[in-house]
Amino acid sequence: MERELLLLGLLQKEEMHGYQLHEFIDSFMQTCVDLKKSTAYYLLEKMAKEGYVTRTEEREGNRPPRRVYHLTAAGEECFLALLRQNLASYLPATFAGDTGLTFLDNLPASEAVSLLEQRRAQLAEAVAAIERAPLHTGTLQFMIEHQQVHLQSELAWLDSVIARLSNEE
Amino acid sequence: MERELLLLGLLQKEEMHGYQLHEFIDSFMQTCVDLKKSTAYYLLEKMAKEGYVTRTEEREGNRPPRRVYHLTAAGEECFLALLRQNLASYLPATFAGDTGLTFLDNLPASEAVSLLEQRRAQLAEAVAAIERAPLHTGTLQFMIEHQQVHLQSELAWLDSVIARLSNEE
DNA sequence: CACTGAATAGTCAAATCTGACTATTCAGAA
DNA sequence: TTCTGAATAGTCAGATTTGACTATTCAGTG
Repeated sequence: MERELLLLGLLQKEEMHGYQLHEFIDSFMQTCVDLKKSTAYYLLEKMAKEGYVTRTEEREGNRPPRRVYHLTAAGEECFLALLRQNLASYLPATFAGDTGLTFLDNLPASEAVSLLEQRRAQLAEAVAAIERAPLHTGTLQFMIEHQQVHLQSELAWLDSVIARLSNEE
Repeated sequence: MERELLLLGLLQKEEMHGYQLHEFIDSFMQTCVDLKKSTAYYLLEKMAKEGYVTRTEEREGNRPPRRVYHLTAAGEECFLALLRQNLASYLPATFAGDTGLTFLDNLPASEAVSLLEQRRAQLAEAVAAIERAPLHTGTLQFMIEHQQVHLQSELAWLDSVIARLSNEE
């Protein structure tokens, strides 16, 4: 549901064509949501069928025609309903990385530690990247702040795991 | 990839039939991974085709026949490769709940706060549930501990968001 | 005994998602 | 001017995931 919410929300601010939506998501929200281009088109198509958005063909100069998506009244209503539903519920996140930890004892502790140190390096890079993120105005800031809090908590925890495994050796 | 890793890892400890796998995941790992029954069967089938597991039909007494899945040597190898890959990489989590926060300003602050308080209640329940989780032995403990750390960090952050929104009113 | 509900064990069509691919326009380099 | 690479704008077949559905066995109840 939250991908639809995202698309509707962006269209609600201003009408956009597919590429614009995709660019926005990729450049401002890449750390927080994962929405592929083809998925975006698929969802826009679906929501067009459901009457939440309409498409108009436009061409500017000689460029290939663009399909500009507009929110309809029904889409606006749907947006608000999804928004309320999203805000009111806690959707647990799952962590792909936890599966590996479950089978840690199938490797020698020293190897496990060195693998987890590679993981740590990537996580540290993600922390650094989010710290570098320009201060965004408005509510986008919440998302970034959440990501910061989360990544820092992840890093501290991973460090404690590595420390314990190192002691066991 | 991590769903395959999980299934291979469980089979590596002991051969199992589909239902057993599903039960184990549902009862011990429900907070950390999300693997539906039908997905598990699909993946087992696929891995059978790839030669990582074999199926044998068994029947005990008069019960309907069971398909017991065994890990092959190739499966063992694949398991270790996936395990190393999983441990060595940080896979970022995405938070569906962040999308709603991005569009917070489309609702009156007071409504937003009351919706987020519902979210908070669910999150608090998740925290309580994970605290109640029996101490697991071995490496399953890491997953549970991670979930605890994560949920507590989530709760603290959500509280700070709610507090700030309440002050704005 | 006949019936019911829970545990057991899956199947399948439909919904969803993705990677790989195709095209056009344009600015600048050769 | 021709070529190249980046930006623009999508399409589509195939992979993945899921919800809803089907069956059998068994323990206990009336």
